Amino acid sequence: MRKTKGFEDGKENPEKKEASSTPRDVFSEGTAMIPKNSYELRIIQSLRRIIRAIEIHSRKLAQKHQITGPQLGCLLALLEEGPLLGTHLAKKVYLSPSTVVGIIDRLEEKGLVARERSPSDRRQVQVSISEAGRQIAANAPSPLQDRLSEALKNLPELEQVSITLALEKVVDLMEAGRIDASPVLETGPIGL
Amino acid sequence: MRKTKGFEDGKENPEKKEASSTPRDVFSEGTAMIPKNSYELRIIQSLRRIIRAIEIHSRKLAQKHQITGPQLGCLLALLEEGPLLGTHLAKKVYLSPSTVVGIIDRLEEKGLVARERSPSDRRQVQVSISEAGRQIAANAPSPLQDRLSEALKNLPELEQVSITLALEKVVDLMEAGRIDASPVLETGPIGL
DNA sequence: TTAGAAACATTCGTGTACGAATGTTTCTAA
DNA sequence: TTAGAAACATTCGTACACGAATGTTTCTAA
Repeated sequence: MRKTKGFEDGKENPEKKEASSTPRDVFSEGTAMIPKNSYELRIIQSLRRIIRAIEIHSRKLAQKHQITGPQLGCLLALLEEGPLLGTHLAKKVYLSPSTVVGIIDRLEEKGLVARERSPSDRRQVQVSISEAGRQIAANAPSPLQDRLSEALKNLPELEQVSITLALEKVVDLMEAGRIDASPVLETGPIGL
Repeated sequence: MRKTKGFEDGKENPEKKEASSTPRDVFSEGTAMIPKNSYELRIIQSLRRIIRAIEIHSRKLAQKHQITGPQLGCLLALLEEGPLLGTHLAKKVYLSPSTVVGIIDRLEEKGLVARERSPSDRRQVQVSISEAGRQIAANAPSPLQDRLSEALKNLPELEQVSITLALEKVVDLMEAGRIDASPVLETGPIGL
C-alpha cells in the first residue's frame, strides 16, 4: 500500500461540519482543561506518553550500547535467573513467546546469548547468557531512563510507594479479565 | 535471519555457573520478594504489563470492531478536533509523524478518513474523518479496556486522582529531558 | 502400543513505532 | 531575486509485538 501517492486536491469529501476548517491552535488544553471523563482521558494520555518515552529511550540505548530495551530486559532476566526456556523467559519479561524468539535471534547474532536444545527433552531450548552478554548486562544502564531511575530514588519514599501502587492498581484493573502471561498470580483480587 | 534452524545439541558454550542447570520453579517472587531497588523494579514490570495489556486489548478491538487501538485513537482525535494536519494529529495522539502516516493509510483504505492536500499551502495534507469513520468512532468502546474504564469510574475519586497524578508524575520524570511531541508544554516544572 | 493431547519453539502475517533520509513547497534574508 | 532554511508528508530500514498456524517431541490414556 501507500503506493497511491497520486492524490491531488481531492474534492470528494463533504465532511467539514464542526471545527470550521481553520485549524486554529489545536493545542490549548494539554493536561489542564479536560472536557469529559477527565481522569480516564488523562490516564490514557499519560500511558501513551510513557510508552513513547520508553520507546525513545530504547532507541538511545541502541545507539549508545548496541542493545535495545527489550533485548536488555531479556539479558537481565537471564543474568539473574540463569539459563531459561523460551517460554519461561517470555513470562519473566511479560512478552509473548513469539516475540521473544525474535529478540533472542538478535541477541544470538550479537553473541550475547546462546541457544541449546535440551538433550533430555528435545522440545525445549535453553537460552543462556554468554560472557559478552554478561559484560553488557552489567554495564548497561537501567532499562528505564536514567533520569527517571535517578529521580525516583530521590523522591520521598511515600511518593515512590504511591507511584508503585498506582501502577500496580492499573495493572490489576487491566489484567482483571485474562492475560495468562502473569507468573503464578499471587496478587490477590485487587488488594491495594 | 532465523534461517539457521540447523542448530543441534550445541556444546560450544561453557556458561553455566550460577543457577545450577535445573530450571527449578523460576517464578517464586512475583510482586512480593523483590531483591534490590524494589520500587524501580516493580515500576518497570508494571509498565511492561500495562503496555502488554494495551496491546492485547488493541487486538481484541481489531477483531470485534475492525479497528485497532492506535487507529481508534486517531479517529477520536479527528472526531473532536475536526480536520487536522498529519503533524498536528501526531502531536495530539503522542505519536511520531512517520507512525501516523501508516495509521492514516490504513484508515483511509477502510474509508474512515480522507486526505486532502491543502490548496493554500501544498506542503500540507488535511486529514478528515468520514461519515463511516464518525459512526465507528461513536460506537467503538474506549481505547482503554472496558474493564479498566468501568472499574475506574467506580473507584473512589481519591483513588482516581491518586492514579492520575502518579502516572503524570512518571510522565514528567520520563520526559524531563526532551520529547518534543508534547503539545505546548504547560505542565510546569513538575507540580504534583 | 498407539492415537491423540499437550508442551515447546518457531514461522507467518499484520500493525505499530521510531529516526533518518527524501522530495516538495514555502519562507526568508542577502 | 534567489539561495538556502524550514515546514511538511512520506519512504525506508529496523525492531517490537501479538495471535494463529506449523512442526517436533513427549506424554497419556484406551
